[in-house]
Amino acid sequence: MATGRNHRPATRSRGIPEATVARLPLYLRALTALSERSVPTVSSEELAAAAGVNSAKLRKDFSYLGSYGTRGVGYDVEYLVYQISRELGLTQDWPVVIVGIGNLGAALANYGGFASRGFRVAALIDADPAMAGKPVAGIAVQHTDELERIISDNGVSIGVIATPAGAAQQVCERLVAAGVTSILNFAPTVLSVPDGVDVRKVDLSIELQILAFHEQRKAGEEAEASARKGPDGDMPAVMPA
Amino acid sequence: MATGRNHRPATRSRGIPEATVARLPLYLRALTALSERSVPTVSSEELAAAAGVNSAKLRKDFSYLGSYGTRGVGYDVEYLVYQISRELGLTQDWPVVIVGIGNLGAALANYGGFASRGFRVAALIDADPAMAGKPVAGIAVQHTDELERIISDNGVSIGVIATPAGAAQQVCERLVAAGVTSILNFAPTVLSVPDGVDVRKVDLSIELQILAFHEQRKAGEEAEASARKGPDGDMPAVMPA
DNA sequence: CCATCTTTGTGCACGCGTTCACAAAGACAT
DNA sequence: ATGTCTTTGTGAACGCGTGCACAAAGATGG
Ligand SMILES: NC(=O)c1ccc[n+]([C@@H]2O[C@H](COP(=O)([O-])OP(=O)(O)OC[C@H]3O[C@@H](n4cnc5c(N)ncnc54)[C@H](O)[C@@H]3O)[C@@H](O)[C@H]2O)c1
Ligand SMILES: NC(=O)c1ccc[n+]([C@@H]2O[C@H](COP(=O)([O-])OP(=O)(O)OC[C@H]3O[C@@H](n4cnc5c(N)ncnc54)[C@H](O)[C@@H]3O)[C@@H](O)[C@H]2O)c1
Repeated sequence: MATGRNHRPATRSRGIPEATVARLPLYLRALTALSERSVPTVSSEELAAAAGVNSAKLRKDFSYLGSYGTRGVGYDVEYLVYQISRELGLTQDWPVVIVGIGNLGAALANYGGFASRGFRVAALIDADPAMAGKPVAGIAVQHTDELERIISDNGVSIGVIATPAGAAQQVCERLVAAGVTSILNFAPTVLSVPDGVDVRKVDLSIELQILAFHEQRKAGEEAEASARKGPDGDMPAVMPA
Repeated sequence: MATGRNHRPATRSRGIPEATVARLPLYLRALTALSERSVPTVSSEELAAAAGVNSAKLRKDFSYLGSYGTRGVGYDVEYLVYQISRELGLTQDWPVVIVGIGNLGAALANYGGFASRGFRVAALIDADPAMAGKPVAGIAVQHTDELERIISDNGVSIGVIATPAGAAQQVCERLVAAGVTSILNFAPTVLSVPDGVDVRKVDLSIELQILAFHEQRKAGEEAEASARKGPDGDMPAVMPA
């Protein structure tokens, strides 16, 4: 059993830096919006503003894909949408299974943003026998017993875990054993996976704690600025026995 | 109106690198689990394995907080839990509002992981008049008209946006104007906020697209390995007119 | 055809984050 | 007290990501 590697293979895939890959979906979203407004071309400056990034960074990102711009004009919106989609693998269909159809899993199943980008919910899976057969978002929930068959029959390579934390590792192992090689984990646990399997995590609690850290810092600075006297420094609190 | 800065102030807050701050919640979770099992001390090696990170990185992270370990023994679990909690600002209560009580917003409201770490759902807010007064997760949903009063009355500084993308920027502006300085955004949009406001985003669609990229790459490598003949190289596809 | 103007593509420098490797610190046994 | 053994804390090297700044490319107008 490999030790739980975080995510990010750190290997530069096909010469495209991981940081760039993470921004491509952002560019794609901005470009899709432009496309819907029938804007023919866009400059790196405009697109960068729409995506909320530095324009030099955006140009460098695109340079990894190839020279798709025209100097003095900008980028052809439609063409760029196609190129990024192709690079991200969105020109093909990705069947996805969601495991754990509770509050969150049901919300994910109902989420329209899935289908819009080539992702298709192939099955909803839950361990609760009472859930089996019940339709969620128009799809009948299937029991965990069927997991391996579902993965195999549908050629699923991407799985979403929305079970309680305690069940996540076990579910993960079954998914991987059945052939899944990419996992999006919503459960607050570190998943151990063999090499070759990618795991990305979404953790609400972590995000909030990061915000709280900065929030506290802001409050501290404010207090320091208003009451500019007797800063007691960094003395650590009492050390327990 | 400031241009939509992504997130991460890039400024090193109180000497603690942003990358370290992002890992502290991970360590805290692992430590809490150890604490519940009444484990008194833990070595950097063990804790690093539990958190899924390199042990040298973990030690360096902790060194930013101070010298809380004992050489030859390890770290006192309880003490470390306290120190990290304090550093993250989790020793105080953070009232949070959730705006947009649809599929996702309701799931978030029902999520137990909120309260467990000092975050308290102070109010649920939705624009739909039909939702007003309805209880979700034991809390009555309030109408958007009340937003400013709710923020002010409860001293809320952290807001969660779970509205459709089209409404997110407007909701964001109202939150900020009312005094919110940290925002967790689930809507797939780039939010523009003034300096001093932190935004973090959770985007399911982006995570899936990143997974799809690597998945495609794996499939490509596999095909290349099996059929080792006539690699047509990196010739770009047909250029549209 | 030439001049001008816009915008791309990228060389380069810098800073942050990661990891190795090891000296110093302390526990523990004798 | 002394020696051994474990584990921390950190100096140093390295690699990745970011952003500046500019030359080259091409459009556009005369
Ligand atoms: N609800 C949220 O907003 C939210 C936010 C962040 C993280 N999370 C995390 O997401 C996960 C799900 O949250 P939730 O609120 O939907 O919980 P939930 O209890 O509502 O749903 C969990 C579902 O998983 C099913 N399940 C349990 N064990 C299973 C197994 N072995 N195989 C398949 N299915 C199994 C249960 O039957 C249940 O339907 C939890 O780990 C939670 O911490 C939730
Ligand atoms: N459901 C998911 O799993 C999921 C996943 C990722 C991202 N998202 C994003 O999260 C957001 C919410 O998703 P959802 O599935 O819950 O959508 P939803 O349509 O079920 O819920 C949206 C809610 O927001 C309310 N609303 C609309 N405008 C508002 C305003 N101006 N002020 C306050 N409330 C307002 C609506 O009344 C509705 O109750 C969307 O932006 C979606 O793209 C959802």
